Amino acid sequence: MNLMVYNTLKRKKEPFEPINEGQVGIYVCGITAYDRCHIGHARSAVVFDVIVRFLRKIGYRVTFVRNFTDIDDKIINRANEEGISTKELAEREIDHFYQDMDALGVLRADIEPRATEHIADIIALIERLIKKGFAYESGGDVYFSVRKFPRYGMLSGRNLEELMAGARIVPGEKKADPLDFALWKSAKPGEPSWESPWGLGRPGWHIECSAMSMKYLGETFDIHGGGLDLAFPHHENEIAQSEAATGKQFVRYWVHNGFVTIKGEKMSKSLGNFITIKDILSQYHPEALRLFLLSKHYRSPLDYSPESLREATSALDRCYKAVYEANEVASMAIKKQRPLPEHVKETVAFIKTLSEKVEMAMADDFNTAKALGSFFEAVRSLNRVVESARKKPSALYKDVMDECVKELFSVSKIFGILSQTPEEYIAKRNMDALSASGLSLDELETLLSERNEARRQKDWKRADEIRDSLSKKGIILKDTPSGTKWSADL
RNA sequence: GGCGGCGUAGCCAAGUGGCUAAGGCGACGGUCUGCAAAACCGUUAUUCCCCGGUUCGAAUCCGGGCGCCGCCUCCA
Repeated sequence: MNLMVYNTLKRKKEPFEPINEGQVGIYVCGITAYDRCHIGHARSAVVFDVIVRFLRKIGYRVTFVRNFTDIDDKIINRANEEGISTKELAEREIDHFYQDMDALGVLRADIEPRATEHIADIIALIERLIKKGFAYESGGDVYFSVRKFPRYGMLSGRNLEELMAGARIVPGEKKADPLDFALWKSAKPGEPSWESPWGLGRPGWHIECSAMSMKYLGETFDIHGGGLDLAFPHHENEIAQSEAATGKQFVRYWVHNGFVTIKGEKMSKSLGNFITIKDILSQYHPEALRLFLLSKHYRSPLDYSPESLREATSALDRCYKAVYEANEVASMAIKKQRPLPEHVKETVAFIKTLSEKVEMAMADDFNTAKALGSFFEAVRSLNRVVESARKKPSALYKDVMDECVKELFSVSKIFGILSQTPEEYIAKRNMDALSASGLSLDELETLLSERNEARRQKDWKRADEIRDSLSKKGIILKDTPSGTKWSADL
């Protein structure tokens, strides 16, 4: 398979060739643990989750590293506001992160290093930079000399003159040059700090990612990911620090996901226009959120609206219902071995090409939107087969259904959807609807039997009255040959 | 101001030189049904922001407009 990956460094798609055949090392910048995660964090997490799932699916042995920044200005400020320690705050927010990610079905990374547990590695890297003349100590701080690294700006497409124009000299900083950035910050009174050759202090934000990524993946590794907003200055600084220290290329492929916007504007903490993952999940199924996040190419902006989540929910419902119906057909006790019609055989053959199509789409710079298109085509095809099976039953449908469902599940694992059985999914949706309706199961069943009695007597007025009143409460009735079924207003 | 991206149906969204412009949501008509619902079938972009150009051929390449967004400061 020819995997093509858009590399921010080259500004184009290029063939993916890992350093070691069959193996991929990938590092993704995780969160700064000081607050609840919002949909933007969910996008980054889900995008790289799917990338990792896909790489594994096509046979790569992947080492996935995602860090936690657990010491930083924002953490210190927030901890002070709340009157708790930075450690307590970080622990709490990391717990929240795991709650959100577990709910979203985002797999754990293989290694999840924290900055505060890698102080020695960070100090060693800074010392290496000082020794090579790329960094200098100044009043307890250590800074990186940007001008000593001529390739600075290679990732973000900037040059030093442009950067100088925008650079500000902040009073109180001890930099020799406004372009320089901090590797180590001396401790202010009351701040958490660690011993270092330059006195008590703490690491700057950028250096931790260089130290931790190289520790676990080597001095040159395959993929480094993160949100597009990290490209400058964070990733630019990582390149400078790492390559200055090692003299080697740091990362081969830089992969950046686009933002989640809301009413066309970037969702961010600073604008205050964010919606937390927790809030979304209190209203929508986690897989609906995944579907929404994967509905557009990962590099493009993605606009959030409640409507978009409702659409994703409808689409997800359709997938689960299709599998549910297929399972039901497969479990029907049919003796007759009526041969399957030609068009059914063709449709089944079509469904079986799904994996291949999805893998092709994903191999083209992880085109989840295209891949999902194929997935939905297969869902419709499956429904078509179910329709045929219901019209002219045959025992031969059982194996066919099982094969089709297996194909769908195999692909849905890449997206991280359909992780529940359709029975679980539908039961949960129904129970949610029931509790929202304010009725007990007994009350509902009483109404249903009353309606069935009315229908038996062809009292359509009464029957429709009951159906309408339930519909207003979010419960939909379906009169099927095997009796009346109720379900959530899916 | 510098750098980068985007503009495809009612909405969301693939497609970057040539098969009928994927797919989702919605809407409408049909099959089914007592009527519905679900599902299926059909319809919903002769055309891809506008104007020029290149080409046998362009949504796709080039030039020029218009509009929107992001980065340049912490941000996934």
